[in-house]
Amino acid sequence: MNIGDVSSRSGLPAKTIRYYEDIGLIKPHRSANGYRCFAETDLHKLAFLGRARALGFTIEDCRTLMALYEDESRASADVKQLAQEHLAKIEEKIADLQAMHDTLGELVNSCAGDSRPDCPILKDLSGEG
Amino acid sequence: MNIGDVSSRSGLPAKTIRYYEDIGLIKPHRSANGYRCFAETDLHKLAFLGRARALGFTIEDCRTLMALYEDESRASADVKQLAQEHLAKIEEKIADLQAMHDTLGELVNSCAGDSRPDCPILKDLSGEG
DNA sequence: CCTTGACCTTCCACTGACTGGAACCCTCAT
DNA sequence: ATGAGGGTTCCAGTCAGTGGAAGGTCAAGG
Repeated sequence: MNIGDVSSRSGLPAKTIRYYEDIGLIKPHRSANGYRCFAETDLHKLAFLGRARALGFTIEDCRTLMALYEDESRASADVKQLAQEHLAKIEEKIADLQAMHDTLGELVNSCAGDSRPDCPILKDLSGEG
Repeated sequence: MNIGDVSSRSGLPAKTIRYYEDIGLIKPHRSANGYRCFAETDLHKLAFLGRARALGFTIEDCRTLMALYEDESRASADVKQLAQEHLAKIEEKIADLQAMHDTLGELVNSCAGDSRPDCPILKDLSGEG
């Protein structure tokens, strides 16, 4: 398979696939003309990477997850720990965003949003209040 | 005031303050020795920027917000619109993270996390299931 | 007078995870 | 032969800073 085929079958942009090769996540063979030549296992890895990235794992996490996936003697505890740590980071981010959302939501609600200059949002940002 | 003073009074790292000057958000004067020389208005602007950034506004949004703040004839509707658009982006991010959280949470719960290799997390990522 | 330490300066490189674009090569159909 | 539609490499840019090197400035202490 050429890169266009794996791109459409994995859903990942060709640029991203080249980048993943660059950082050593996949190692496709090369045809005589220099084109990347992907096997089914490469496609499988790319799909794995796509799903892991969609769950928000970092590239380095993905590298670890792939290594665990390929290690038949892994302990599921190692996978679970990685996932739990990632889950905790997601929770932290949600909490941060939720705090922003609550504060900003209140400010937006208290702003008339008309043609006059008085604005509680700017008032808050400027430190008055 | 020197940069160290505004840094401790605004809570922003000196590096960040220099960066904000670099991109034109503030324009402190210089002393004879070449040191930046900050007025109270600069400190005020930096505090404004710090609060806007803490609410997740981008640097470009901050630039716009500062311009609106300094424009006595602004319409609060313009401020409100910017804030609402930002609020919508925050909501989108929260929804994305929440979806990740739910999926990953289920996977984590279904994983034994022991010394055996069987792992529903990896199974899901690999596309089996 | 010299030195030490805490400041300050500029400039360059790096972060994460790609993305855009230029310049060029390969293959097949017309 | 030419054009379209693949592919290749390499460089630069994104966002909002952060880290560090190399060096200038200033006040206090020996």
